[in-house]
Amino acid sequence: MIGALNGAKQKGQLKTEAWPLVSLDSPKRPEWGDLASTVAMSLAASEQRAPHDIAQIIIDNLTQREQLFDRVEIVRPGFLNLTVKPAIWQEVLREIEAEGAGYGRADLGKHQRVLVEYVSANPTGPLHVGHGRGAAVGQAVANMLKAVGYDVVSEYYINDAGRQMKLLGASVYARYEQLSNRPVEFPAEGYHGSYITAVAERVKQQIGPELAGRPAVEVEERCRTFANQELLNLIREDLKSFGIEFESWFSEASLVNSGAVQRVLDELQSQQFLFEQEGAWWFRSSAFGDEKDRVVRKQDGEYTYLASDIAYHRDKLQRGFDLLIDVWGADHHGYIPRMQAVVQAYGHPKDRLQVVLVQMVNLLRGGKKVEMSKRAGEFITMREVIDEVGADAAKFFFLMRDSDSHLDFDLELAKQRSSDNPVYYVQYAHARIASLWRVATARGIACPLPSQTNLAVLTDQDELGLIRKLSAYPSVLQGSATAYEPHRMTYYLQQLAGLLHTFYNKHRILPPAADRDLLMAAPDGVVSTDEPQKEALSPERTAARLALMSGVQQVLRNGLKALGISAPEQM
RNA sequence: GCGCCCGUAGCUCAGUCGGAUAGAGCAUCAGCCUUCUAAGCUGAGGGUCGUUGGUUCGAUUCCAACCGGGCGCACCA
Repeated sequence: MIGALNGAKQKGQLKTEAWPLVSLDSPKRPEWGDLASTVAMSLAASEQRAPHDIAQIIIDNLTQREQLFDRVEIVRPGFLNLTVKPAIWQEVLREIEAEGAGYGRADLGKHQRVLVEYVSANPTGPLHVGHGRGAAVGQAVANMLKAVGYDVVSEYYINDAGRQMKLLGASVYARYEQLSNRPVEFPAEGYHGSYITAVAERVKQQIGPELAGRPAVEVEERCRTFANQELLNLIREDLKSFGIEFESWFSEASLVNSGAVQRVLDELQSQQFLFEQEGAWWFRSSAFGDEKDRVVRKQDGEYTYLASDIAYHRDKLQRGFDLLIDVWGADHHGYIPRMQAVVQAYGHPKDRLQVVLVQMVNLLRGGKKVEMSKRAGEFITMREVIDEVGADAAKFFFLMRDSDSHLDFDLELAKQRSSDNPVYYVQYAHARIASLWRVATARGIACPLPSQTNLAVLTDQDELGLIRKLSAYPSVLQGSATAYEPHRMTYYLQQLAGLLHTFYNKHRILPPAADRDLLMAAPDGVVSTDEPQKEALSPERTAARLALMSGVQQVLRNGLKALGISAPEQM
């Protein structure tokens, strides 16, 4: 297309200096061909000619027109509709075969280093549903960025310093003393969940004897570190059963204890980014577009959360990442300007930090809302959801919507084994194809590789439609990855699965086993005529369709894998 | 009050860089299993893209105002 434009320009037929974005979309209606472009209309203004004329000029300058296209036409205002030759589409299957699990991969990232930080919950309790969504989104974004050529590290930031941990320690301590019939006052904003008592019981069992007679301060301290370890392990196990592994775990306490936080503040101060006022130290974030300055060290000498966050992001930048992606709960969106201010204070453009916001999950059961009260410690944990619906279903549901919009998650629906359930719908498409291989093997039908198959027989609109969809996979992956929007992929997979199911229902892939069975079932020699009417299926066509199926299966597998979801062989 | 996000079919939502007759799933209704997995398929009805202006050959998409909803505006995390 560009070639055609340049050709026309050289001949003086077009005069515009800079081309507008030359886009080729896949049109909405089949009669508009396989590819459509609106360049002619975009050029109309600068060329001061009718779009139709410009389109004609482009067509005249198309190279290889005969080899590539069956039909080239101009429609109404100036749409350019192209119908690609089947042979070009058939090549897509060979490409998928050749690239296999790598089909769709790209080198957009050029090995830029990206740190994706997600979940990062306080180790003060089990992960809840919202963390689950963040986990699914973070993992999918990380995976997809890897697939398009970024060097990605995924990291969990452990908020194991500060007030919340103190409260945790105090809560466990209070329960521990209660267990020993030495009631102490429960901290005002302590954690009430039953898991706290469970931890206190383990404290008693495991280190109770050595705590006996020790001063209260020390016991509380031990309770805190014990609980920290316990809950962190719990979180790790929950994530593991959700199929999520982090390459790196980063402790906030390590920053505080090593003095890194103070060093970073000193450094900022020497660069005039910090100032003292009313006994507190402030970060001059308003100099970088934040609406006001922010406290980093309180009057009482304690650091704020922001202080360690500055140190943490400073550390990330020093580790040499070109891009930092933070996955946050959407209620933290007000934090974005100040963190981007931090990045700028360190001399980087603010978009070096990208924040992916994850909105609330609304849990439903059979259409009715599941009430949760975090205050009373009654919330549905991520583990409960995984145990009930399975990791695959949970992930798929978490990824079905734009992460920045609220999500209704119906537990009953996620468990359903029917086409109403999008997870099974997609996985079933993959399993159905797997089943074809099993049947083919059992019947001794050869399944040659696409490269050894005559694909030219794939000319049916349903066949070509599937291939067209397959050919869109790379751009879906790339778009989904670079926009940090995994829901585009789940949407695509549902569409592809839909096409597959329709195809499967409408067409045969393997020849009917019935030939033999029917003869046996018809002792009077009358062969049923039902079967062959549907579609004549030559061995050649069977082979070609199997090749097509193999492509569909590969793409389904690649897409599911990118989302961290399994592609079952059997369901 | 200020800032960010959102408003698309009865419900939940897609809709990329402004393109043609705005899509999917659910729900509703009517059908399809002697066949490679019915965990599936086919068909029908359903719309003032919140409202009003603006930019444009063309706006669900961009801009402004307004209406309605969510969230955030700590020396909390």
